[in-house]
Order: sequence, then C-alpha cells, then structure tokens
Amino acid sequence: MTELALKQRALYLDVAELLRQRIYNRELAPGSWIDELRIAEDLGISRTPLREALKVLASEGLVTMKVRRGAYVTEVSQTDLAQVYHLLALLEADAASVVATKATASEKAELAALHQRLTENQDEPREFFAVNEAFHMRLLELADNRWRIQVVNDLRKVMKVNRQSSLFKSGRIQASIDEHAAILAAIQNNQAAEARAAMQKHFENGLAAAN
Amino acid sequence: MTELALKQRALYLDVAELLRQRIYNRELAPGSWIDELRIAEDLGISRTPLREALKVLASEGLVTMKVRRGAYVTEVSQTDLAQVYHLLALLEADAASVVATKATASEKAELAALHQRLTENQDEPREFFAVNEAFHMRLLELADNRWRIQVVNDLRKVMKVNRQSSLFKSGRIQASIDEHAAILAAIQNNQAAEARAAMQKHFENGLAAAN
DNA sequence: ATTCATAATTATGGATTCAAAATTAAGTTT
DNA sequence: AAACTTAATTTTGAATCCATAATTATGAAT
Repeated sequence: MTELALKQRALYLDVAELLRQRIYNRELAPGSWIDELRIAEDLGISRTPLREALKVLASEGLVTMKVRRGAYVTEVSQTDLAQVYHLLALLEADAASVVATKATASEKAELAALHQRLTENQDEPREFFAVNEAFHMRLLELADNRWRIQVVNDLRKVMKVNRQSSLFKSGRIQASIDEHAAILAAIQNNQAAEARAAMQKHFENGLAAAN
Repeated sequence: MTELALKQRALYLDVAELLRQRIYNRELAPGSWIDELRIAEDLGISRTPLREALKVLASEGLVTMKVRRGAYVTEVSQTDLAQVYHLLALLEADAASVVATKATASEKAELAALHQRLTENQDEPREFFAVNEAFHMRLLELADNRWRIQVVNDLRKVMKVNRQSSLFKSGRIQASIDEHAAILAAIQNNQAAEARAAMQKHFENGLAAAN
C-alpha cells in the first residue's frame, strides 16, 4: 500500500539515508568496502541511484571514494571526533547567544516546555535522548540561520559514525538537566554572553563524560 | 599532451568543479535551469557523470534538484549571504583564537610573511585578493581542524554564487591591512581573545563595506 | 481569438550495457 | 613450496538505452 506511494523524493536521496543508517549502526563498518553490486541487488535497484547516493555521502564525509576501487566507509578517528565536537560547541553556543538576543516570549516558553519534558524523562534514557535532541534542534531553529542548521546536521552525521551508545554515564543526566536549565535561564533573561558560555560549558561537560 | 594525462581524479569531481566555476561567473545564472543534455554534449561526456556532479553540488547547496524537472542554480538571497557570512566570521574568529593559543614561532613568522606580502600588494587588487585568501587559508590550516576547513570551504562556495566583484571599495584595502595587522599582533602575543575579537571585527567591517 | 483537448516532442530518472582496470585464480618455472 | 607469469573473473566508471512524466505544439470547439 504505502510501498512507494507516489514517491515525491528522488530515489538516490532515500538510498543515501538508508546507507547513513547502515553506517550509523555499523552494518557498514568503518573502513569497510561498500559492495555496490551486492547492495543494489539487495535493494532491488540498479547501480545508478546507488552510485549517486554514494557520491553525496562522500561529500558529507561519511564515505571515501577511492578512484577505480570504489567506496569505503570513512574511518572517523578520535581526532576527527574532537574536531567535530569543537565545531558543534562553537556553532550551538553562538546559536544560544543569538536566541538569547532575539527570542520572543512564546519562543522562550516553548524552550521552557521542552526543558520541562526533559526533567520529566530523567529515568527514561530513550525519551530523554529524544527530547534532548528536540531542545537543541528547536534552539537552532530559533537562531534562524538555515546554513547553520545544515552545517550542524552534517557534522552530527559524522559524529554518529562513531557514537558509542554509552552516551550518558551515571550522574550525567542530572548534570545535563542542570546545564540546560542554565542555558534556558540565560535565554529567558536575554543574556547573550551567559547563554553562549552556558552552552559551551554544556558541551565541554558532555565531552568529559564521554571519556 | 596534458589533455587527460593519467587522470587521477574522478570525472564527476572535475565536472563538479567546472560547474561551480560556471555558477560563480554567472555563465549559469541563479534560478536558471541546467540543461543536462546540452552541457553533456558540450563537454563531450555522457549524462551519467554530469548527473553525479549535480547531486554533489545539490548537497553543497549550489544547485537545487526539483523532482522530475531537473537541476536549477540556487538563488542565494541577501538573507542567505548574511547568514553564511555570520558563520564564516564565527568559524574564522575561533580559528584565530586557536592559532593564537598554539602557533609556533615559525608558524607566526609564516603568517607575518603573508601579511608583509599583503602590504606590498596594496595597489594590485588581483594579487592582493589572492594573498588575502592565502592568509585566511593558512590561518585555517594552522588551527588544525580539517572539518572546519571543509565547512568554511563549503560556505565560501555559497558566498561566491552571489559575490559582487566590487569587493573592495575605496579605503577598504588599507583598512583590511590594518585589521590583519591587529589579528597578527594578537596571534604573535598569544592573545586568544584578542585574536578572536580582531577577526570578528575584520568580518564585520568587510560586511559593512559590501553594502 | 481564446480556451480546451489531444498529439508530438523533449527531458528526467533509472536500468542496462560495455570497455578498461583491478583482483583473483591457475599454471609454470625454479 | 615459493616466486613469477599469465589467464579468468570481478568491479569500476562511463555510455547508452528505455519507460514515464512534463512540456510544447497542434488542432478543434466555442
């Protein structure tokens, strides 16, 4: 029924997303060769849209094309992770400061509501994780810079290649909530510098917890 | 002789670069439809590598794919330019602060040499522009974050779609040199915050001059 | 003449085909 | 058995082909 239901999205984009997921969950392991024939056959498509998808992933850095020997899943080193994390911290901290400058009352309320949901889901890691994502995403949207959203999303893709599932160590959830509270407070008081610093701190703590 | 001389780069990458250039110099105008057949014929290649290139440009934001009606050169609005410029300022200012923290004596000397060449080329806009680019690029390299370099290069590509050649108004060159001098001085004294602020100011002034 | 319907043309998205390069297997020599 | 050739197989990169969608052209009706 909903098989292809008037597909409005180009096939290569769907294939790209599917490959991303396979990379994130290690079905396609870092460093491994991507067998075009096998995957195309597997998906029941020709190599053409698959190859287009691979080139898109290559420009995102998830895949590395080696001339005359195909596509390989990029190996993301600890150095890469640190570099990407640094940029995410910078971009999101700036977003927080922008939002602190210009958020309307209703936008502030929206963030407060998300924060509230965060505190209510302390004991459900999966839900907590989702709401946390939503909070960061909404903040980015409120900062109103579509190129930043694009860049942050691309960088997050790279992070996901090497994400260890043990993102939240014991005590990290409570700490994370407190940090979010600080960010939110700064935004509600229109304190741009404080919002930036609070977000920066949030990322620094997150990195420390991951080690 | 050097026609294709053992091409080590994939064709689609060359085609992508050629299309970028055509977009930058308005041979392919913003909003216009990209005629695959015509260009493929023109270049003497098939549509396959051309379509791969178009999808890479689409993921860079230079081109917009509309389903079942092909590729269009993205129209970059003033808002887009302002947003991209804001991010470039943020990323390069941070790079300057990083370099101020960690640059070795020889790296500082390298930047100083580039700055010197800048002052020597005040009256030759073309050369000045090139050296200016080199200074910014070298600074980015010294900040040692390959993902930042990637992001900055992608954002610059977007800027180039709408760049008005009148980048330097009267007096802007001298001002630019002074600003670079401030950045350089901060780096040489390992003053991270000052370097960041100086670069930020440099970008703010650049934006003001462009209007 | 303008609107509407239908036919012809063109362009897109994707599959297939093909030549050349890379890899693997087989066979030969030492 | 190890090293070296050579042949067979696989895989890539790119060209070609094809079905369908979109556009344009043509013609009929008001």
